[in-house]
Amino acid sequence: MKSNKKNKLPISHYLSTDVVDLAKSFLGTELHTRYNGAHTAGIIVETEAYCGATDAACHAYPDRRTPRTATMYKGGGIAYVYLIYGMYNLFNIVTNESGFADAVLVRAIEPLIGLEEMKERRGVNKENKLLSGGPGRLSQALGIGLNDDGEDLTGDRIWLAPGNQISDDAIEVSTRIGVESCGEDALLPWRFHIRGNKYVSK
DNA sequence: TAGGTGATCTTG
DNA sequence: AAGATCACCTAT
Repeated sequence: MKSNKKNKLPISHYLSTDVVDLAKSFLGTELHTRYNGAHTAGIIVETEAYCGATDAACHAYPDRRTPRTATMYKGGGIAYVYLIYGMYNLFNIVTNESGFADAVLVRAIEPLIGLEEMKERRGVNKENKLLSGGPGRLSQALGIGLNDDGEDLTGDRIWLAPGNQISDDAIEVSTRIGVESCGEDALLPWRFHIRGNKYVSK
């Protein structure tokens, strides 16, 4: 299959300084992977914004530079993938210019391409949220692993493609999941999902 | 609802 | 060097 750059979001799309607005705008966008010829993809239906400079829930707050967070400080348009609870790889989209540690966590996708491959990777046989709803689940379904940390999102392993624009009245806004220990920043309305979509994690 | 799992970061 | 923590998921 020929690579088709025209259908990939350009780097410029990731460089906005407003990670919250970007997180919302990624709803409806397609997330693709291709490993060893296996092409899988889904529509992003749930995201969360993380902002290194001001947000206590972000791994890079407050301007914390460690081996792990180094990826987030690079320029937007690459993947930030990390291991959580010893078992799950969480996939994030790095945004903003180099030097700013902003990222969007992708929390759920609606399967689009390669459903049999995704089911096999997940060890399930139904098309419901157990297949790709939840950040650990979607990474497993798409085959995303720690080797993808820092991967260029305009390349041929992982990429985003424009999908349907989601209108504001179809988007639900809420607080982020699993950040209760982060004080008042846990209350920020930085989680976005497509209302009523059956793959949304909660 | 409880427990698994291991890298990461702090020294609680 | 050791221990707490962790942007979660699965099976009871």
